[in-house]
Amino acid sequence: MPSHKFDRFDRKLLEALQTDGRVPNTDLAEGIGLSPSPCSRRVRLLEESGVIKGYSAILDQEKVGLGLTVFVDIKVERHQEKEAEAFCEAVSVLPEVVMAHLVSGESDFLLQVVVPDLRAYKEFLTNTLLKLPGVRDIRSNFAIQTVKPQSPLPLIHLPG
Amino acid sequence: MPSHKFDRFDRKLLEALQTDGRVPNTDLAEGIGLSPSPCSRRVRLLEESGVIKGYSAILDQEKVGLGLTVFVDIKVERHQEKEAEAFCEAVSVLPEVVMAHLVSGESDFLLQVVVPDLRAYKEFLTNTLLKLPGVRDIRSNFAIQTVKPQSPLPLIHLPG
DNA sequence: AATAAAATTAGCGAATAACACCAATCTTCT
DNA sequence: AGAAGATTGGTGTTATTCGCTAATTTTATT
Repeated sequence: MPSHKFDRFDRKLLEALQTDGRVPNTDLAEGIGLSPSPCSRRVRLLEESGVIKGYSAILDQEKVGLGLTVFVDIKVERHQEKEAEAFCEAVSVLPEVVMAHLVSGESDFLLQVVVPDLRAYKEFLTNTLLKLPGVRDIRSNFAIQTVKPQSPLPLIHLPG
Repeated sequence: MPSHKFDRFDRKLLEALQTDGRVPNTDLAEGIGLSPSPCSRRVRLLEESGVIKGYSAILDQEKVGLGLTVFVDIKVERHQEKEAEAFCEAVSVLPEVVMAHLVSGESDFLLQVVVPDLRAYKEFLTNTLLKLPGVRDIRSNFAIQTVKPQSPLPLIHLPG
């Protein structure tokens, strides 16, 4: 299923870049046991093929004033193609929604919502979420404690 | 609650670095309307104060062969301090668990698990999750479609 | 209370150092 | 023999540091 053949260098490289997306190419090369030129070529190829989608700064949620994370279960009206798509589109655009999936199980959609506090969530829920097209039921599960923050993907099955 | 006073420069800066964590300082500076030196100083301060926790490459989950995302609801035995901590510790260490929260609502914990396929999940569930200390009940919700991938934090309430 | 001096803060611009990138050639491993 | 890495050298870009200046706040003194 991987649309790319990876070897041990790619694997090490991707792991290193997930851990520190800003590591200089020279350091990265040394870290994975390669000289700078082929290392930088590999990175470029991985970027061009879309394996590396981009780079991002990881922020401390608390310290930027976003103290509340809510996992929102949403049930929608029996999905008609169009309605479902409209719902997805509407959800994708909301900045407070930092992740959204169509899921199996009790609910239809699972959203991860990040806001400053409970007051802000109340407002977001009533003014935005409840007004989304086709919503039938919403259940809010509040994050009480972060056991493990968003972490690198497990590249365990790759070679190397 | 923000442990830092942000102005409009910081806000623009954090937004830019969330969107492209590898943008050169000169470009970043121009983008936020500042000259390179104060821009790089601000970035450094934000890093040192922990507001910026780090940088990471964003990978294409499919293309690295991780086609399956599962949201796992876990109920545990009536938490004793020790047991709860043991559970959290055990969960944090698992590479397949890319996010974990203690939550309100039906279940106690919500885990985001990433694996290559259903076969791998079955193995992970039976060999690892079900053997975690104090687990009472596990419900697996499979991601059928990614509506919105993990996205930048909404810095809407910051000044500027 | 008002003014002046001092300290703090933050931005700018120039110089130096680090790094990335590219091309060409040589080497190694299969 | 071919594919991929190492090495070298040159070039342009980028980062970092320094001293300087402007604006604001604080403190001291009259």
